[in-house]
Amino acid sequence: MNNCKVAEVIPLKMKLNRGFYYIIPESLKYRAEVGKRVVIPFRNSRKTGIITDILEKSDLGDLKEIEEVLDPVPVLSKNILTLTEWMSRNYLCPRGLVISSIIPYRISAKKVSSILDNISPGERLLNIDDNQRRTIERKNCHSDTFSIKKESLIDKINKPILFRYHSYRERDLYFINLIMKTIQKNRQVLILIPDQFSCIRLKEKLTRIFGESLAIFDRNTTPFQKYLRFIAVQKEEIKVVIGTRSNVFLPFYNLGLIIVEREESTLFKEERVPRYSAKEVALARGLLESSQIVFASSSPSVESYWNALNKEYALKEKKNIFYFKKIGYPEIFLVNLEEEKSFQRIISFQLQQLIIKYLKEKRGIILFSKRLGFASYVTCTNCSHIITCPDCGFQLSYQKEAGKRGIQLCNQCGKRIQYKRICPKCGNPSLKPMGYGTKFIEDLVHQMFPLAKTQCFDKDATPHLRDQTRILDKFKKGEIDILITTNFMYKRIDYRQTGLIGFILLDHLLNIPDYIIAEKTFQFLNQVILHLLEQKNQKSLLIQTYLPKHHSLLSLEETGYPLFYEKEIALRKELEYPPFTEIIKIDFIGADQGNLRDSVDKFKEFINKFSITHSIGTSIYINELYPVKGVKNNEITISLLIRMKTGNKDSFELKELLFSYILKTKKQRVRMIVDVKPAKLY
DNA sequence: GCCAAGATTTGT
DNA sequence: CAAATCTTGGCC
Repeated sequence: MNNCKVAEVIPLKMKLNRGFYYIIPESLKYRAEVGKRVVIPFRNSRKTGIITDILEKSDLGDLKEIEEVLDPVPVLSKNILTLTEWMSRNYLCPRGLVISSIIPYRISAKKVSSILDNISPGERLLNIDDNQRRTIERKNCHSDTFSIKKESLIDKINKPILFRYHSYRERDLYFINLIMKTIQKNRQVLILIPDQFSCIRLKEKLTRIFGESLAIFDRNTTPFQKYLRFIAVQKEEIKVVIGTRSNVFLPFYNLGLIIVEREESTLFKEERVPRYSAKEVALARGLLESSQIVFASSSPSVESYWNALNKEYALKEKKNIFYFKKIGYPEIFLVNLEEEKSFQRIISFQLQQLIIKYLKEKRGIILFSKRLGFASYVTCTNCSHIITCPDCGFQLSYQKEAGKRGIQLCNQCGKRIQYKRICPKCGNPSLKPMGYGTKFIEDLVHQMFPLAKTQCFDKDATPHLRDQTRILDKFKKGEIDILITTNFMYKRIDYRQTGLIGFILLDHLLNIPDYIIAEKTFQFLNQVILHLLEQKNQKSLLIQTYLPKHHSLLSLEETGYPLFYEKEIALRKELEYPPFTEIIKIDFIGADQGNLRDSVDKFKEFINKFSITHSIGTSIYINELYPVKGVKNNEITISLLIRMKTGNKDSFELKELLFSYILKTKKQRVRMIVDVKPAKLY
């Protein structure tokens, strides 16, 4: 008994941030390995845990024994286990939960063994023999070198690259070149993309070049396939992987290159626990695996560009002013609706003229209208009263998220109130959100151009994927002249036939009271332009707005990104937003208002105490958002935004303290949701 | 996260 | 004063 080794095991699916020690019994001596799941006695019951470390012996007496080893091969490599440690600290999430969430595809242990049994010996898919794997493990560094590695970032070759491209052609050439080089060095490649619809042509191109050694993880991949590929990645049979954020945890043992394509996308942020950013995790993983990291985008996030200008990343970009002329930049029209006001036009004269022009040329026209369930104002159909903000008198807009009740939002001061149908003026239940939805626009366009074939394309009009594909196909073939759609469908459209893209009104987007919105709007428009660039003919982009001076719109001209960046970064600095501060959002949720208030105040006090003892009151800001009523059980959410100056030692210390506060604070009636660097604030 | 033991509130 | 509810700490 005394010469038995001891394993550190973290129980899964528990809010625990540390491991517990168990004796590895003689019978499991060879099968117990770091990264495998085991069954352990925990309290009075049995739990599944994962081995995170194996020690020769332990000072602790009276240890229990591991009962069973579940996995034939480790499900998490040592590097990934190290990664979970970093994630836990960075995202203030207990390590037990981090690990549970990234165990691949929730493969149950039973399933694994049944797969094992069913695979013919000839395939030998799972039988990496132990020696083979040990050499692989040895090649990789261990956790203690993590901090040292970070230092070597200064080393130029390993510096992450920020690649800003101006056309898909330029992007593809660069990617393929990099991938080839990496494969020649006999190392693996991971390409992270924001979503399923993105990069269809990139996928096609890479499939043609890399064939069998390329794996695309998408919606069509079955769990069984995923598991086989998981093993194939482990065995280095698969050289190149394309997939969305969760693939950053695949068991590469020889990862030479990580590309994060469209790095600005907020889809890299996981919205469930642990609320990680695959972009940041990719960076950390790259350091652990000594891989080259490439962040690629046509309009990078302000944060990444700032990092590049501050030499954290190596910047690779073409000076684009002349470049665009060569590839045929679209004409851009900004229509100031203020000047159109007296005509009460929804479709401006200029837009009308352009539609006529492109109809004549038989080129496709796309009109973008407001997002579903999102109206510019709320009015009473009985007495025409328009709802305004009780705090500042500004007209309230209407917003609705799927499954939630509608809210009214003040675009001026950010106040939010629940949407009700009763009019406060006349008392009738006649309040209605108003604005211009796709259907409304379609009717209007039809009246103006009765001979043109028009079609609505959004989730409301065509809920079924099959119909959507049919419509897109018709548009591609030129059987539809004018497609009326929402901002959020743009990724799926084939723009090769398109001559004109018009935005009915962009202001609802620009008016969302979130610091990130200017960046998002600019990136969205830039993406649309990039799609238009795919074809050679002349094309136009028209935007109707009351805010023609907004820097997101002005920067669309050929000076492009650098101009936008310059204006935006100045604003961020002035208002103390990222990258100058790091935001941590904490939601307090509870039904009992007094209890909730108590928790929030205690928490605030905790932060204030820290600020005073460290006399850094000026570098921490706490904003309390207006309480929001939830859908179920009358629960109320109070959100706190904590902004900490970046690069400050105290900020780091505060984060550690916050973590321990969150771990030990448990109030029966109040839940806390912690989101480090949230994708959106409201 | 979960459970049990101790602390506190609630009910008749 | 017991029962019901909440809080706290430890889990190997």
